[in-house]
Amino acid sequence: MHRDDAHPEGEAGHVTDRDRRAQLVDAAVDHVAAHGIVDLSLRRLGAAIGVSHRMLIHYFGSKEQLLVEIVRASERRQRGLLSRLHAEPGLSPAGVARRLWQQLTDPRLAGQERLFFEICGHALRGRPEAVPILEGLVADWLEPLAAAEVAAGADPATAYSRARLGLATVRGLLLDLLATGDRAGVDAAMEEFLRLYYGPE
Amino acid sequence: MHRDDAHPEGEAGHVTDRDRRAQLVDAAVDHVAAHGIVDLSLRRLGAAIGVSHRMLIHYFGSKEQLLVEIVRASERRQRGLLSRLHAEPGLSPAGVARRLWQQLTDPRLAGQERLFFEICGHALRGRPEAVPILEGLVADWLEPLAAAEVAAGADPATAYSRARLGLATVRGLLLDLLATGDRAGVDAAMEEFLRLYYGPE
DNA sequence: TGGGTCATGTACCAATTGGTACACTCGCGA
DNA sequence: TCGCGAGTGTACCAATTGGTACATGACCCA
Repeated sequence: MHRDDAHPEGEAGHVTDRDRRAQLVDAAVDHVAAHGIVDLSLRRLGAAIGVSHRMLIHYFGSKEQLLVEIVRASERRQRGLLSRLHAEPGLSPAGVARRLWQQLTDPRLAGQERLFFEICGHALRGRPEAVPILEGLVADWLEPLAAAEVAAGADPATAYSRARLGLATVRGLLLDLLATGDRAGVDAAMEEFLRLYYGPE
Repeated sequence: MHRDDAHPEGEAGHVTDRDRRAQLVDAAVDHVAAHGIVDLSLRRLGAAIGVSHRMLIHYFGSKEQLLVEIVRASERRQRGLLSRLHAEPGLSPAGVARRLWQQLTDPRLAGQERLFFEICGHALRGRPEAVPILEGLVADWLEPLAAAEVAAGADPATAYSRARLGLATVRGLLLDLLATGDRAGVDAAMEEFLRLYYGPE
């Protein structure tokens, strides 16, 4: 009831709603990445992160709102991966792709990747808390990837198609990896893709 | 209530029971493909397909068992797609890929494809009813695809990697299509892939 | 005709869910 | 010192869940 984010003196040591909310949602994303979002209950989540379900309702208003925040935060984490990619200039497109693949397949991110596919499933079903990610699911990644293609001399007309293809392939192989755990096999397929995509070294 | 298609004078009563199960599970898959499997409840499912939740328990023992049957039936439908692919011999690998893509992106299958990703999400989370599909998720498709690669003269050493890559790309683009609905954009990316994969015509 | 099996519906149960009401504590300004 | 408002826990609520007990009714075999 008091989710007024308009707190001008928020940084004056006032550890208030916003900080607590952010902290809670962060813990919630961790928990959800580890245990799934499908059968999440406020009580179990609360018990796991050390608050009562009463407080979750208090801070987020409803489970629905909390889910929205969780999805947003998870999306923000994904985007963090993307921006870290930008932080390394002068990388060839192949280098960018390899780096993306490396980062995405880091076993420590497995939970988050699983959560990604889980949320996709919900969004595809029209669940209101997950639907917003559909907007940026492809578009947000297409921009930088296509830009990299163009910068590397790709035909502008096909840059978007190539970017889209690369993104889809990475995600498809990621799903394969999560499902089979066959790291070597999936890596080999990725190498095959890079060979086709950028030509043999 | 109404044992419409089952003829009592045929065989013994057991057949009726099996038929009824198959009929129920078929209707259940339809419903689940249309409305999602996440928040499925026996009561709602029963109301949708015209039986009481009591009967679902009676025929399947538990919700868990019913889910197992639903997942199996859904898997069987997917496999039907695969076998229809086999039914057309003499197709070039590019032709097979195109055909696969055509079939998968048929709008009438959208619900089933969504269900596929939904079940994947559950399986990735270790849900017991969905986990079994992880076995065949990649392997079952790899065999015929790799065989087609070899038959078309591909290097046997890379045939599996190429098959794996093709499968992943198709699935990634399918996810893209379901998420964005941008048929033209996704088709263009697919064409780009085919060009890379099989070379320009 | 009568007994018995089986399919089905009704009513119910305990557990869990999201959400609310109220009481309590604690820090801060007057 | 008081009081007041924010943060928190406890107890509770109605709704929904999967699952069960029992009655009913249709059908088959003798």
